[in-house]
Amino acid sequence: MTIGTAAPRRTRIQQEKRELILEAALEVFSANGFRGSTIDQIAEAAGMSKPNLLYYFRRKEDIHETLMQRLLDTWLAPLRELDDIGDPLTELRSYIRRKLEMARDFPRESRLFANEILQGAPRIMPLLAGELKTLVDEKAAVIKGWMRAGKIAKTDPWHLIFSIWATTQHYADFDVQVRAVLGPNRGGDGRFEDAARFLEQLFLDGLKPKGSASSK
Amino acid sequence: MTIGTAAPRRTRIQQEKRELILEAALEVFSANGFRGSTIDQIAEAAGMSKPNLLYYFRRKEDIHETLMQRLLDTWLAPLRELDDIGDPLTELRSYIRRKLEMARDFPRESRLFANEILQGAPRIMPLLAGELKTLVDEKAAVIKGWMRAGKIAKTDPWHLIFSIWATTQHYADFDVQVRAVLGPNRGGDGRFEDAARFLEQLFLDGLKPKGSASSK
DNA sequence: CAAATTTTTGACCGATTGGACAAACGTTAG
DNA sequence: CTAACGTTTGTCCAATCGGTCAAAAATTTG
Repeated sequence: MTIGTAAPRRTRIQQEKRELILEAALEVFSANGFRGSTIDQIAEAAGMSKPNLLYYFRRKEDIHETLMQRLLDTWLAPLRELDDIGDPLTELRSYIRRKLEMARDFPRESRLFANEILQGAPRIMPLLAGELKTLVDEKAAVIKGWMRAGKIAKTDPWHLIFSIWATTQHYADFDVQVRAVLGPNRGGDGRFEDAARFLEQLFLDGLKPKGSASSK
Repeated sequence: MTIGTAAPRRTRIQQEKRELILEAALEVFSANGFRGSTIDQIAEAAGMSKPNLLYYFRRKEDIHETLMQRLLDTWLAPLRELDDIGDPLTELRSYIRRKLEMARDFPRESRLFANEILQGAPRIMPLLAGELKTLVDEKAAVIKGWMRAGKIAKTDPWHLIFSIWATTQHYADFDVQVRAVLGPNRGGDGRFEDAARFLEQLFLDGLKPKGSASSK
């Protein structure tokens, strides 16, 4: 992809230790934010001393940057899979489901991004205006095609994507609030199934009563 | 309300300076989070020296705590206004509109809360499980009544509220991302009107095409 | 005016931070 | 064994942090 960034040669130990550090850093950064996290915390979570950690990543920012670059790919994978083949409504429904599953299975990754964006995305702004915008514009065009073909209701594709991001990631980023409000009973493990059912209904039929609801 | 917390007597200057500090702190905290903000930053934003600021608020946490208590009332005002009188669909639509207006007009307040929740809400957890849960449960009961009466579609009221929070606050909390993706043209001042139109359609009719769409 | 009180500030402190560095340790190859 | 190389750590440092304190400055009170 990027030219000029020669991939450095690494020993087997370096590979493993770097992975260990990144895993620990994900845990710490996602819980405390970048400035709220210390190298010592990450080192302890990785089971090594601070100077040893700094032997593998020379600066705190390097860890964060590496994490972000890797995560962006994982995070956008569901959107990349949104394809023009297949039934549009089914395609959107499975996109929503997959995003919700990611919020459930990778909440740390979600919070890491949320933290970064919340504080103005100082470290990944170029990625947002570049890679991300390109991808979204591309998928928005696909969705627009579906609308023109009368397969789904006509509306703003960009804001549609935003609303899917917002509603699904909410269950990762605002997890403590969701659980506090739902209480011990409804806030247990079943909350993601409840959310999935609700979101499917919301995005397909909205809130209007009866009318000519569920087809097929 | 709370007994035992005697309201301290304050001079006119103390009132004004405390307001000045809280305004500055809102700016700084919302942009950098609690741990990412320094007393010096807040003091400079308030136009005073650090010791002078600490004369009005003895600890950094006191500023944050005072901010949070005040903001929670403002922030939940739209939900409090959700009433059983009037047409349910109209009531919900105006709630969504008001929440979106708050995201537009008070983005710093939104980000302040988002920052706090993201990091596990260590300082306001009691408020979430107490005051907030009570309010949401109460309004969920109102919405449930509408569903039983066939006024709106049957679905989960709690997750409905979550989805309204998520979609509207997204435009404050993830503002930089929204603007980066929409670009200079669509990301300008008109983005909130676009969002309002989209959200109204989403929550009322969903994405299913044609069918028996907009009534009235 | 002068005394009392409130407000403001410069200087300072201990703790924590990100990071540097040389020495020690471990491993492998000859 | 020993030289070379990769890995690990104890120690240290300058910068920054939240917060203290005494004294100066401003304001209010009599």
